[in-house]
Parts: sequence; C-alpha cells; structure tokens
Amino acid sequence: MKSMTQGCGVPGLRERKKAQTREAIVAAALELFERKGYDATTIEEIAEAADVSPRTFFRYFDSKVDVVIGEKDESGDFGDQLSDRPPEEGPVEATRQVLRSTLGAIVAADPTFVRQMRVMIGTPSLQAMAREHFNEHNEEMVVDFAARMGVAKDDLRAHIVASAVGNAIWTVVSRWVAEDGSTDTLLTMLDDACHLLSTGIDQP
Amino acid sequence: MKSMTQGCGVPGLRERKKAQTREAIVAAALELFERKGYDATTIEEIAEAADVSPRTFFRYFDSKVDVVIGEKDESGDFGDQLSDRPPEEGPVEATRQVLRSTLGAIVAADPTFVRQMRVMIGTPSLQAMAREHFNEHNEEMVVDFAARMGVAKDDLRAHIVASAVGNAIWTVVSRWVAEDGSTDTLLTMLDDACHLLSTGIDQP
DNA sequence: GAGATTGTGGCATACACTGCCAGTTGTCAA
DNA sequence: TTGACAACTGGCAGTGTATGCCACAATCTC
Repeated sequence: MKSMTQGCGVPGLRERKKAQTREAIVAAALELFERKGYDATTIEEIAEAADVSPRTFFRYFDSKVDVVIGEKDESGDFGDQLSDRPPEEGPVEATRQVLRSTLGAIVAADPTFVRQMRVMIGTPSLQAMAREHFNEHNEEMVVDFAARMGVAKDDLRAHIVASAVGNAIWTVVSRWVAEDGSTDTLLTMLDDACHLLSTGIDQP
Repeated sequence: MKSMTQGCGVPGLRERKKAQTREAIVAAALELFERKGYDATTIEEIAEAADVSPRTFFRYFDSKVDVVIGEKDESGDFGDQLSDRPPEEGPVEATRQVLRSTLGAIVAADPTFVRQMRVMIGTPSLQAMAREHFNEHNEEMVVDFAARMGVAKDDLRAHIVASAVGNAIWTVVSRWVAEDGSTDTLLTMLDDACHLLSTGIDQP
C-alpha cells in the first residue's frame, strides 16, 4: 500500500519526475529571488517559471519560505553525534567537534545552500525564521548539554548555553556566507566563536 | 502644520480618542488571543470586538503580529545606558547591570507586557519574530561590546557575544514569564545566565 | 460658524494559502 | 497488453492578511 518504488535500485519514472519538478521549482525560485528580491517575487511567477501551476507549487512546499528554509534535518543525526562525544568535553567543545566534521559536508553536499543563505540574509522578513531554522537542533543540544553540565534537562543554564551556541553557529555561518566561501575560513571562524564562549566572554 | 495638540497640558479630544481606540484594539486582541489562540483569531473578530472597522485596525497596527510584538523601544536609551557603564566591566557584566535597573521597570510600567509574552511563547509561528524583537538592541550592543573588548565593530567576536547575550535575555524572560512572575526571580535568573556566559561555559 | 486637517468606513485589489473535484499519467498485476 | 488502482496535476472557489483610494464625518484652528 505504500512503496511502489522498486525497493532498491532505480527510483522509477514517477519519483524521477517529482525530483525533477522540485528542482525546477527551487531553481526558478532562487533565480527570481536573486534577481528581483524575495518579497517582490510571487508564487505565480515562480510557478510560471517552473512550468507548473501555482496549486502544484504548494504540493511541493508548504509555503514560500520553505523554498529557502526548507530541507529539514540537513545534518542527519546531530543529537547522536553529540552524545557520542566524550563526556569530559564541555558543551561548546563537543558541539565544535561535531560541527567541524559536519558543517563542511553540508556545505559541500548541497550546492544551493549558499544561495539560500544569501537570500535569507538579504531579506529582513526572513531573518527571524532563518535564525529559528538554525536552532532546529536546539532541543537535542539542551538534552546533551544538561548531561554534560550535570544539571536537569529543564535547568535554565542548559537552555542558555544551547541558545548561545545555536545562535553563534548562525552568526558564524551567515557572516561566512556574506564575506567568503572557503571551508577553511568557516572552520577558523567557528573555532574563534567557540573559544570565546567556552573560556568566558568577560575574561581577558 | 504639525502639532495641533496644545503643546503642553491636555492632549486634546482627538488624541485621547486615538489612545482610547488603540487600547480597545489591544485589549480586544489579547483577550481573543488568550481565549481562542493567536492563529485562530482573525482581524475581523478583533475589529468587531474593539468596535472599529478592519480597515481602521491596520491604521493602528501594521500587521496582526504588531499587536503582540509592537511597541518599539520599551527601554528607551539602552545603548546610552550601556556606554555609561565603566569600561573595566566586561560586556556581560555591563549588560547585566543595565538590565537590573531596566528590566523591572519595563515589567512594572507595562501591564500588558506579560500577557503579550505569554501569547508569543504559546504561539509557535510567533516565536521567531519574538526572539528577533528581543534582539532589537543588538546593534547597539555590538558597538559597545566591540569597544569593551578592544576590537573593531565588525569583528566576529563582538557579534557572537551580542548574539549570545541577546538570546540569553530572551531565554531568561520567556522562562520567567512561563513559570513565575516576581521580579526577584527574574533578577536571580538573569544573574545565573550572566555568570555562566561571563566566566565561560566549558569551565567547571 | 467657515474652512482646513485628520480619523474612519467601505470598496476594490493583490497575494499567500487551502479544500475540493475532475482529468491525466505512472504503476502493478493478471 | 490491458485494465484497475494509486498518485500527480490543474482549475476553481474561498479564507485571511494587508494596502490604496475615495467619500464622509469628526475634530481643530481661527
């Protein structure tokens, strides 16, 4: 009743067409967003450029922002990777180690990532949601951090730390996208930020 | 051509009516948001309850979220207060000192503040914007923090710190609104959070 | 009170988004 | 190959937010 795709191997014509349509919508949308701005671009224009009906657009994306934000769970099992880090590492250090191996992979795997980020950064009405999207794994962080810090899951401090770390990642990535593009720079910036948080902001 | 209000003293009937209408809209909106939820409440219902036309609603508020988020600049001259703190204080400590004297005043001065916060917290689609609203003074923090840290205004670290502090404030206030209500608790939570950030997250 | 200014309501419109229904296309089994 | 079934698609109607425009009414100034 469920999978009519051939269990393995070739995805089947229907699946391929779907992927194709999705790609067409993303490509058309990003091109328009970059050219005339996110707010000035209508669903109708995207649909027309992608050669589908507006109704179909909403079958692939729940909303206009989803084309830019979309793609949940880019980094798979973030929570698991975090809990695999040795317990003697502090919250910041553990996160930094996970990100060092994850972040580069994400950037490399998804060629539209940087373009999406640029649209997010360049569109004020999107920034709030974009930041929230980067805090997607916040809850997993809270759980792991609480364990590392030896406090309860609902302890204020675990939430403070998760929030600080999550938003630091957003700050780093958004600045990196705006200025540069090399993975080395990204990791250097990440180290900088983590060092600051892990050793204390007010310390000289 | 500008002020037809009597320069001083009595605000004039027109001004009073405007304030009255605005209050009626806020009251009606909050009451409805609390009773049936933010998303399930329409502008039309708010307008009807406040006894104005939907069109007039949009003359007082740019959007539905503005009724909840609105009221820019609750804490007046945050940037000035920050730069008035002695330079030997670190970014976190300086912010904490300013907030200790400011936060209580804000809460006390605006009786609808807590109700608005509760709606924000209880409405997923609002949380992103609410967080952003709390980062309203982010730019001022960046400028002051950069000076305290002896780095340039566009240095990554200044931004990281401002982001960490801003979101810590949001975390503290939102948890405080959800659990308690006394000013003492608020200040204790603030101290906790600041201590963590100022001395270093990964330090035991 | 006369005239200028400003607040208000109603109307038309644009855009995001959803439910519904009919028509087409891909899939699987006989 | 063919026919039944499921999934994809487009069009239409409708809701809700938000904006521009115009006429009318209330307030303010003189």
